[in-house]
Amino acid sequence: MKFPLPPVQTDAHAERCPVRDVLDCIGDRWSLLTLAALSNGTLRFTRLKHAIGDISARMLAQTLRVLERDGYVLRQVYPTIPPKVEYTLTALGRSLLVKIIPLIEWAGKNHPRIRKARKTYVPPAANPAL
Amino acid sequence: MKFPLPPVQTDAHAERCPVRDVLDCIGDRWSLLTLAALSNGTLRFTRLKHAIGDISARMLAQTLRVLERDGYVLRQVYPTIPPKVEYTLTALGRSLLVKIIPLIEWAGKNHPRIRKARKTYVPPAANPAL
DNA sequence: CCGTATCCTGTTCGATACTG
DNA sequence: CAGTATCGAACAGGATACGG
Repeated sequence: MKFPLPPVQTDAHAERCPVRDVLDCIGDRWSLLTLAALSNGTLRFTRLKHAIGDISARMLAQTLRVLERDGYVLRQVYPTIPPKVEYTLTALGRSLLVKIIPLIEWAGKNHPRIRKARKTYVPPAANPAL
Repeated sequence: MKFPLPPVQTDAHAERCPVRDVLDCIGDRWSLLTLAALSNGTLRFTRLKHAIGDISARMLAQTLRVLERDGYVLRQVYPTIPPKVEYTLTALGRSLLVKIIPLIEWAGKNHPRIRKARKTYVPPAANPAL
């Protein structure tokens, strides 16, 4: 692997702030989307890639390694030709997803509000008060 | 600002995938932690910085601009000397936080499991099956 | 099919110094 | 106090080519 898995925090630091330790790993660009794509069941690599849409093979592989390492995803290899690799959420992964789904639903519902806020936003630099 | 706000997706793209549009903005390294730090009420810049702990002033300012732009956080300036700036969650920000708190609690509870998974993980490259 | 190796570009972000 | 400007290192991540 020339994309070494992202370094994990030291034990001491992670112990003091578990949230940070977890969010550092799954709070990146692809992890949540990958977990969500696996929510409907087992998927093979290419299917998973298409389900996410615009992820590159490189990033998908890397993301899956981390999710696998942390115990969210199970990787099952069938040494056939051509090879077949299946990815499935573990119990841990599903329990995490349960907490994430409300967030995704919230995003869908409140998106218009956010778009509107963006349109009316004036950056502080343009504000004569400061 | 020499750290221009992260570009927002085109209208067409954001329309098709609101989740991505939202997660691209709040799924970064600091946004969730910043929102969480504001959950107990209004905070001034320096207090907020200390509450988060290891964020730099640069990143805190940048993160707050995005949160402000998207309508999660209200920025209130008191043109006194020395200046005083207060940050408060908006109703939108609080409603988002409600969805995030379970995630944070989950992280705290399941952290040991994750740590354990990491210790026993063997990367695929070392696996002779592939 | 399921990746990895290499290359390369843009972005991120901390450190430092500075200002009203 | 509440930031901004600038620099530079590290990282993210796409494109491409290739391999079992």
